[in-house]
Amino acid sequence: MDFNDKQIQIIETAETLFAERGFDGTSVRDIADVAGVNVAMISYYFGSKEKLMEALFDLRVGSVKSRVETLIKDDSLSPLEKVNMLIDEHIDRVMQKQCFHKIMLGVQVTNKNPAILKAANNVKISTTEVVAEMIKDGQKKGVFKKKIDVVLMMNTMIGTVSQTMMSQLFYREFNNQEGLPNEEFLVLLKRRLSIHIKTLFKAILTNEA
Amino acid sequence: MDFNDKQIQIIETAETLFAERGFDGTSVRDIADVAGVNVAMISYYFGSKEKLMEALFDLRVGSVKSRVETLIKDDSLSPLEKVNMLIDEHIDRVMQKQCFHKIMLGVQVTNKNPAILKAANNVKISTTEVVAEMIKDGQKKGVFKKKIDVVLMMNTMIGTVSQTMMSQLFYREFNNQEGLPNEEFLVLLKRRLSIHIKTLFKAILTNEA
Amino acid sequence: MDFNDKQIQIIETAETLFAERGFDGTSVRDIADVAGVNVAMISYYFGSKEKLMEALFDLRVGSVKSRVETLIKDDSLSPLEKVNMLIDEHIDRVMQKQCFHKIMLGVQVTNKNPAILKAANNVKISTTEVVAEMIKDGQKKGVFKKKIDVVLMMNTMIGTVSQTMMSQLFYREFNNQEGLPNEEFLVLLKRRLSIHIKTLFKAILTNEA
Amino acid sequence: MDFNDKQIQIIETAETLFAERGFDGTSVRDIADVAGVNVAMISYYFGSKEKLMEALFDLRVGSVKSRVETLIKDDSLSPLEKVNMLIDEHIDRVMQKQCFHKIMLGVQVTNKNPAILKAANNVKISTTEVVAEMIKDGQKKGVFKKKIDVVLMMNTMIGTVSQTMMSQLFYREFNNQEGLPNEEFLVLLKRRLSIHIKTLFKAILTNEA
DNA sequence: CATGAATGAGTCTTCATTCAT
DNA sequence: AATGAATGAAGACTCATTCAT
Repeated sequence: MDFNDKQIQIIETAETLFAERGFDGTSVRDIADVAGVNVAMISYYFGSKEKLMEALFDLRVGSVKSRVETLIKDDSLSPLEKVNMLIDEHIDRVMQKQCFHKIMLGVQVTNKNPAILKAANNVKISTTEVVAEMIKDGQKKGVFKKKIDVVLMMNTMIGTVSQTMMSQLFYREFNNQEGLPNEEFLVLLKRRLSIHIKTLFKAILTNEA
Repeated sequence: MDFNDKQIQIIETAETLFAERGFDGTSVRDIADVAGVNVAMISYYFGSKEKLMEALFDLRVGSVKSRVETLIKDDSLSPLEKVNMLIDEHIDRVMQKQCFHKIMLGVQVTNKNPAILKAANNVKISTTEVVAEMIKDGQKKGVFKKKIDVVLMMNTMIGTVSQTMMSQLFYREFNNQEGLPNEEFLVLLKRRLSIHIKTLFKAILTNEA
Repeated sequence: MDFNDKQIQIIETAETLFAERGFDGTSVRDIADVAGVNVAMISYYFGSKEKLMEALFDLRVGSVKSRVETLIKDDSLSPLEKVNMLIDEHIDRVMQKQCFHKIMLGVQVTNKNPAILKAANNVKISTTEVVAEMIKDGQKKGVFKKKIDVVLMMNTMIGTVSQTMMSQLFYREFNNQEGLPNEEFLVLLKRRLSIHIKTLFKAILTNEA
Repeated sequence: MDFNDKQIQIIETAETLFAERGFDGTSVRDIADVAGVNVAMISYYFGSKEKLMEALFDLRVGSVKSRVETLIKDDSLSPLEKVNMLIDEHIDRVMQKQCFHKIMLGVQVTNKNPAILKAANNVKISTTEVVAEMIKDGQKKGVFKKKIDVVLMMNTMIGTVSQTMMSQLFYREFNNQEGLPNEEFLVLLKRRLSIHIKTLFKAILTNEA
């Protein structure tokens, strides 16, 4: 689980290429060439292309679960504040690791990499369970509605962010923001996305207008 | 654009396999074997694997735009009714063509198949434009809010449906519906998804509680 | 089981090379180069290097069992005549297919190619059973001794021929026959080997001096 | 010619693996792993895989020639007794070093390792010469026949033992001795093999019935 | 003295595509 | 119009060996 510099270099190169071309669309030679290392080194360090993918997953996923869990336990926050923080946390994570996120989408689409698919599912399951608990808490406190479909709610958050991330260029074109520097655009997009999802969640979670 | 029986047979086999294993994860020999045709026939009919993918796209996409456009022009419907119909239409289309939808997701994820990516984007652009017009109409009529981010709204619809479709099994597990026959489950899921998105859209479009 | 010309060409090339360098010591590229065909053709025709080996086995082994069986059923021959014919038959077969014989020795030595090893064993088993029957018949007729270890007897025949075949050069050197043309030498060797083994067998089978 | 403990450990591991999988079927990494040493150590100690094989040969062959020679010079034994001792010596050596024997068979089969093949031949040559002398002595003393093909005789001994060793399992099956513990079976097999070959040799060497 | 890190050459196999028929 | 035969290029991976430490 702890990789040396050269391993991390390979993993990060693989991350970029897998995101750009897909797992099957990327050859180990591609990765080796871009990373500036010998082809044999990938097998040497990771055993196989598949295992390299798993290493990438291990490196990137690591702390997700625990961060969500600690968030939930914070008693100084109201249920809605917690939900809003969950949203921002998710947006941040996806935006910061766009490549990795694209790869995970790809994993979900194809049935390949079963080991990773399973691991990714486990992350989703535990996250959803924690969120469900959080919502139950809000319901107990009377601030959330009675009937809430947690999975669909999560799907909306995850799906909206994914979709937005994948079609950034289109968002830019459609809203005539092509002049804006990318950095600024991303900040803007993040803010809007955050507000958008929070609005949606408020509507399905609370009784307020 | 008009394919003979054998061509359609090949395209539909390709659709299933591309959805299951991804474009790069599927070999033309796989397709030929499953479709029960000669390997050379794929090159013969479509020129290349890439072109076969484009043919699949042409066959499946065809009528989307026109259906949305006619929907919009129907003066007997209120703006909100139109939006709701748009939602149901989208859910139906995705659910009916799950395989194709998965493939399109894959196309968006990887940068491969630029021709198709462009075509898919065109569909999204024109659909969004039509929807934007529809919303403007609603705003003119005073039933919709002033400030509406159409693209994010569309992303929510598309993203929620995609995400839900991709993780059906998880939805089933989490809601303890494993005993339900698949057909019944899909009907249930569709109804819930429809209500869910309509609720979301109502919240961001109208001023009603 | 019936191969076309090109397949036979490949099989025979493989036979020579496997015999010269061993199975693992021969690359498919070697075979393809020597046979003057494309490397891919070996996988194309046989599926794999392993399967090529099996094809070689099928091609060469084919009729062994049946020939021995028909020999045994010939009522015009005395038991000892049958044994002698068996010896000559074996010597002829090994000498004619020296390469194949070397390969089979290699298969027995290493535990690789389990499928072929099993098939080869089956040939040995059924041959031994037939010979055992033949010997029982000789015993019933009173021309053979009571106590005969059929397996050791067969091992002597097979082992002596193998050993002689593998060390032909040494035989030649030791007996100062280096001047003899190879063809003539082989005829001589065969004759001597035949007499040698027949003498041995007579000693363990019969009571004659 | 004198190896330290670690070298012997490597050599003996190589012996086992070469016997099991053949020279080309065994990688230096396999050897290193099983021997519990570093991969580089094999090149470091022996220079190459090939040279390791030669070291194995040197370690195992060493004393063969001398033992046969001293046997021959023992004047207290009759020629036939000497031959019989030669047989038992050979059986013992092969049975005790089955692995090494298998490897030597493999070396004879393939043309690889020319250095070893030559060395192995030298052993055979000198042994045969010594035996030939011994037989000449027996002929002089009038106890052996005039015309004896020493090489074929040696081939019978070597070949029968090899063949029997390689197909132990078959011998066991065919003679319904599967229940017997392996140790006991080997003792039995050795005794029978000894008697078998002595009988054969007596028949070709002497005039007795 | 001994070894972990590294690699170029090589392994077998699969690929999409072509072409003569 | 349709296809069996064929292939060059590329795929992932393993090899024995080297070298700085």
